[in-house]
Amino acid sequence: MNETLQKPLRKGEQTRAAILEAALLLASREGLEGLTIGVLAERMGMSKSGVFAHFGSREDLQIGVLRLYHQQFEQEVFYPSLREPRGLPRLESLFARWVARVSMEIASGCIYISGAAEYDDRPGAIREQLLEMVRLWQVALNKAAKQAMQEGHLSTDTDTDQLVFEMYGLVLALHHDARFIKRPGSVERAKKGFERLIFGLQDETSTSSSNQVEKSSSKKISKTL
Amino acid sequence: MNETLQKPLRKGEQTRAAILEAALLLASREGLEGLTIGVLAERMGMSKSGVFAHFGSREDLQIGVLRLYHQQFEQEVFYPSLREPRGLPRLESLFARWVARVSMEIASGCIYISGAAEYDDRPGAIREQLLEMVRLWQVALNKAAKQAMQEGHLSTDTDTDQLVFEMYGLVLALHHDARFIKRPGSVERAKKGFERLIFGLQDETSTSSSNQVEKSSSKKISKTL
DNA sequence: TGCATAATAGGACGCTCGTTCTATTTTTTT
DNA sequence: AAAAAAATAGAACGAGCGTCCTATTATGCA
Repeated sequence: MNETLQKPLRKGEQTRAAILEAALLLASREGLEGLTIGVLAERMGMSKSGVFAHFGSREDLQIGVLRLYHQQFEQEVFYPSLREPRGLPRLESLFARWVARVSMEIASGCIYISGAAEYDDRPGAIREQLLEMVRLWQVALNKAAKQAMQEGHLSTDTDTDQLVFEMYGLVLALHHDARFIKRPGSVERAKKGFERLIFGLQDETSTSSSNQVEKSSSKKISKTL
Repeated sequence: MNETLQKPLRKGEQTRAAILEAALLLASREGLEGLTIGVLAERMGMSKSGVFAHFGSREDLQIGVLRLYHQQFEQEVFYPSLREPRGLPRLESLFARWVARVSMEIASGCIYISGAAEYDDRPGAIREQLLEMVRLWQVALNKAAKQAMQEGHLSTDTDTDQLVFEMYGLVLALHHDARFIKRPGSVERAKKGFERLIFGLQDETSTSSSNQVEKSSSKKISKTL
């Protein structure tokens, strides 16, 4: 059991991870600002001070939750999409996985989205952390869009900032209608909106055939809207 | 004990209205759930119990705020647009005024939007009230879209639910980028998205000329995106 | 002008919050 | 197995919350 490098794989780290997981679940339902140490302790079956000791403050706990969410988001949405060929397929994969994650109704409302509403006017470390993550995600989307442009899958004069803005809008509308209004069909509407969005940005004049984009599901839409 | 429920009185109504106005300002910044009677009283220069007495409970105060916001929204966005000719002009006016209101940066974040995030998982009277208002607004948008269809301004097979969904998405994205990320140019992006959205829904095959729609600003976009 | 009553202030309540301190148990190291 | 260190519990704190109760002040009607 004597490793070359003894890392602190102590019991504390384990419980800390378990606490963070429970906290993420709670924060997804009640919001980061609604996350409370007392409720969290009760949920964990331990004392308030026992939970508290793992984090120097409530703010550190909240930031820990934020980081955990970011990690999960990367794992479920971002990294898998990197296996898709760069260009439109990858962009479509990013959007599809994003939508899939947001539409997971059970407990996990998107913290990027609910957090944005909570901290749009509340300065501090939490806002900074959240802002950095959301920016990172938008930059990733933008980059994928630009690649789709370079690959000839999207028109060369595509405004990728505008594209990302509208993609974000579709997911926000999905989150709004599905979680708040609880209206069915929102997922389909988000997908449909994306298809129409992409369709309008493809060069009709058969541009450079640098890459075939046959598998793009957006190609087969006619004018359903 | 012999109560003679007379008509409401003067001074009280005045201060109640003033309190609600201050409360709306506060709730716009801190959220409806962040609205606190103590802070509100301090802001009003009166005692907590003095403020409290005007509302039976905090919940009633919050609902009062909600109703005041709804009233203002109607006054600034909905009613003025009814003066526009039915069809696309009216729909465009609704959207433009909506965007104008949401992009008023000073204090007044849209309570329809921030409230939707706060109460998507919190049952109760406040959620019901908010839900009713948002539904009403979406129905109004839908109705305007259907009229634009009937007037021949939009293609006859337009999916108006989809259209409203995407309009809502654009405003949500505007709210997100402008208020949370504080990125400039969001208003322009929302407008551009709407123009593109409408442009794609107009019949190219010169349909029934039941009404001229020359003034529609959406007509003059080419393919800027 | 008086007088009933509405409007407001002030204080106290029970509660929950984050946080701190100290004691005790559990884990890890020697 | 003993010693050292880490993890947890338990109680207490001060502050802020919504709410209630009781006085006191201001208002509007006779």
